[in-house]
Amino acid sequence: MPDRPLNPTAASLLGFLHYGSMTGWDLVATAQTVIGNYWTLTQSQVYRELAAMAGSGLVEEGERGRRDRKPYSLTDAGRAAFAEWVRREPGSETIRFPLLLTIAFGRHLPPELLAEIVARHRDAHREQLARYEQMRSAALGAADEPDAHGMATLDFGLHYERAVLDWFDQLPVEIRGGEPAGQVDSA
Amino acid sequence: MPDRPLNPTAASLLGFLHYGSMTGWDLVATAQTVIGNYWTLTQSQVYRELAAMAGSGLVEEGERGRRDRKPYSLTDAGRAAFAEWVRREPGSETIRFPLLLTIAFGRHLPPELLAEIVARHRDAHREQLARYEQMRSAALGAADEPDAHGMATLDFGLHYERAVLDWFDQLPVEIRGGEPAGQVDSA
DNA sequence: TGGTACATGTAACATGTTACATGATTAG
DNA sequence: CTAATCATGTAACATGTTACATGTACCA
Repeated sequence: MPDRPLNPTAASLLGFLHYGSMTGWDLVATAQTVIGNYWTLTQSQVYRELAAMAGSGLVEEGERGRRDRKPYSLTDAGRAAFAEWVRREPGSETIRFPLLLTIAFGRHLPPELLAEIVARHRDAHREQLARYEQMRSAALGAADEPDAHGMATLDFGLHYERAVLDWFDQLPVEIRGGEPAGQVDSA
Repeated sequence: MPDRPLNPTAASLLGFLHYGSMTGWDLVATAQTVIGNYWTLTQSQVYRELAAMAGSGLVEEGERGRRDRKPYSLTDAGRAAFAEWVRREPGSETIRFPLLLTIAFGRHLPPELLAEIVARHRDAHREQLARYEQMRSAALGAADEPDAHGMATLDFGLHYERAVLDWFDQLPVEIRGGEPAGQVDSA
């Protein structure tokens, strides 16, 4: 019955539908907040996957609601396909990090420009770390018993961002550049 | 002249061609060893990009060599396109980590199975860390003055893998599972 | 009543993946 | 002479991205 093994994006949608029927719009929002830190997906993709899964019987369209909302719900086949998917051996992660390409080809750049770029990215990661830390406090504060699975994936983000910052901070001067003049630390 | 802005994969090929003319085959090998840890590409893709870039004048085909080898070399346009590309602001990284999806949906799995999967992935990361450490010693031992850019990207891999292992080690028992019976640490 | 957020969807294309077909050269 | 490796390439399809078109409902 399953045309082809589910892809992780489609499978995730099925996963979210276990909480109840949802529209494409809701699924995009849910996915971006829940798994968005380590799995990207776009609106287009969600609508496409939903249409495809409706075609192969993994989900069912409900009646249109308020603003033309079109809720989808799991079918038994969808539940089964998800159960099978979640048991499979997950593939290994892919990381595509354009900044590392820029650094790898850094000899073709004026050092100051490379240093600027690196500094900007470092800042972005500092901000991301702050966001994760805030999410973590929020999660711990909100529920009396925080969800272990959600916490584990969030902790991955924290470990990752801390590692990235450590890495930025140990880059040699050739790459990080020196202090940007007027902006010196108290040390 | 540049049809569309270069994609990072194509740009990397141009980057490698700065060292001299190379065939698709060579480029695949070079790319996989030099940037393969944070940028994936396949053979098919390389041949496709080369053909496209030959069409738009960024590279030039040379004469067929020994085993029908078809060397490509940079043109001035290619050099210019690369120079422009490398100066651009690199996009932020994308990480797609299927294991985290499995954990996020872990409530749908028997805990022992989840623990097994997690353990297998932890092992794989331990091995990857070992490989990186070996590469690092090799790089430091080989040249009297190791390349700062190559070392920086390698160090990213080291930081990343260490962080991932730390993360694995602090996962709660619900996810990591208990000790696998006969396999207890001396502590 | 007009702007913003909600909501679905299509189109077009870029990129990534897998599998296969073909042949040359080399090493044993 | 035969298996392994080198080397190019195509085909087919899956997935990802961007841009756009359309209309609804809420709220200030």
